[in-house]
Amino acid sequence: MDFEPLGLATDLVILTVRDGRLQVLLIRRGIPPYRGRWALPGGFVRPDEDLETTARRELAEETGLSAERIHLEQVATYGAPDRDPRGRVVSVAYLALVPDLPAPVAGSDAASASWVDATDVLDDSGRLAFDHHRILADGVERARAKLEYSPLATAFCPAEFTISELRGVYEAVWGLPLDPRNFHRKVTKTRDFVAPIGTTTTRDGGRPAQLFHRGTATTLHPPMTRG
Amino acid sequence: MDFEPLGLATDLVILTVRDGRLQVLLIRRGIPPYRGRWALPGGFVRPDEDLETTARRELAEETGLSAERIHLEQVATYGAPDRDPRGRVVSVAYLALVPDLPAPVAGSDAASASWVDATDVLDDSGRLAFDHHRILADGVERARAKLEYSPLATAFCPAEFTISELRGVYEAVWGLPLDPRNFHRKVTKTRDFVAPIGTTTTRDGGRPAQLFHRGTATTLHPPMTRG
DNA sequence: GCAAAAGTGTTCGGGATACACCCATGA
DNA sequence: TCATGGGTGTATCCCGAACACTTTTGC
Repeated sequence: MDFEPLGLATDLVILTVRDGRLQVLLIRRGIPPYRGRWALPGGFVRPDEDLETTARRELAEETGLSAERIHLEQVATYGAPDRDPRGRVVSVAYLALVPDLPAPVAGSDAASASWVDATDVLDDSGRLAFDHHRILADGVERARAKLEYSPLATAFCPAEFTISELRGVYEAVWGLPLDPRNFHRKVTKTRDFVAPIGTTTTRDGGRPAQLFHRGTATTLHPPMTRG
Repeated sequence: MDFEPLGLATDLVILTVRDGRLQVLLIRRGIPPYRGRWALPGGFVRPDEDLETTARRELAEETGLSAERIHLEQVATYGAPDRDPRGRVVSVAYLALVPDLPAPVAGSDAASASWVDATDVLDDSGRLAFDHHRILADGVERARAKLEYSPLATAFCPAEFTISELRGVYEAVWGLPLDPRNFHRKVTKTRDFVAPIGTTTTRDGGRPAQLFHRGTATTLHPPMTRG
């Protein structure tokens, strides 16, 4: 068994939708390398820790959420020999989708964390440390793609939501407007995408809207379509 | 920097279509652990070697093909602490799609390698060593999904192929029959999926069929549909 | 009443499906 | 001539896009 010196880490692309825009949680690095630069939250995998366990632990540390109910999925692994100036570090990237947090971002480890518009970061390929721009791009692309054929958009919503709130998620992630009428019909007619609760709300203004919670579907038939 | 003792490997899901069926390249392990059991080909990442470089090297060793023109993509990374009895080994899985090889499988390292029906292996979850059953399942699922929205099926074909040979790929991977007439129209009308060469062949019998090579498309609009 | 958002009805066009039918070769 | 697969035409159906219109609240 040849165990070369090697670090194993996970990095997190934590996305949310706030103010109608797709945002990503970034931290400002307090220590070298890339001190003072923005980066994705992440950390090393502990011995005997599963990769997803590491990711959930990091997620809980950064967001303050008990991460059990948060959607988390592996995106890809990055292992270019020179991607970290400290030595060989291979990083497994995870994508997390969280609802708009009522509480502010919790302490994290002294480094400052904040929500940043994902499109702004993607437009500036030099803003992030390491190869995190690429990781973010891959994570966002994954999220955009999965909205089409999975009910994942509900992961951005609180437990109870209206159809137009769900539409707001699609519009924010895809960055384009959708027809409210056709969207409403499509969502409510797709089997097990959402389930009506029976109560209504007027928090979005106008006529009271029905409240829904997630359905039981894992894939959407037929899929939602982008433009 | 905490560099715990850790092995980093790549495992390959190498798929082809032979005799109208989806087949996977397996090796019989000559050394413990799991000696004598079937497994996916794979090996450790060398220092200063990129992950994909490792995968291409392994692919070349196992198939004898200069792996440059072979489709290769990362699928997922598997890192359960107990997945390898020798110690902590994290494996990055890659999916390779190769045409039906005219040459037999090259020597590989003394272990015997052979093509096996993928569905047979998937039906017997205890046949493969380590967590390779799961890795194979994920790889095959990726291949099935990508045939829908990418021109990847051509990766299973030689440089020049007929539409019905391409259809054979879809039928083998998806495991269901497709209407030859509608398939023909769909493929030839989808922009840049395939490009006619101008010559014909009668190798499939019947009326001579036009030969095509891959088009320039990276995604299919509209996608091919399953069932 | 008026604005605003929810929700329904309807029309139109394109793609999927099913299948009839003709074409070009080998045997 | 027949068998075999290649390829085209066409009718039907469903779904997505577009949009007119009605409903139900707050102000």
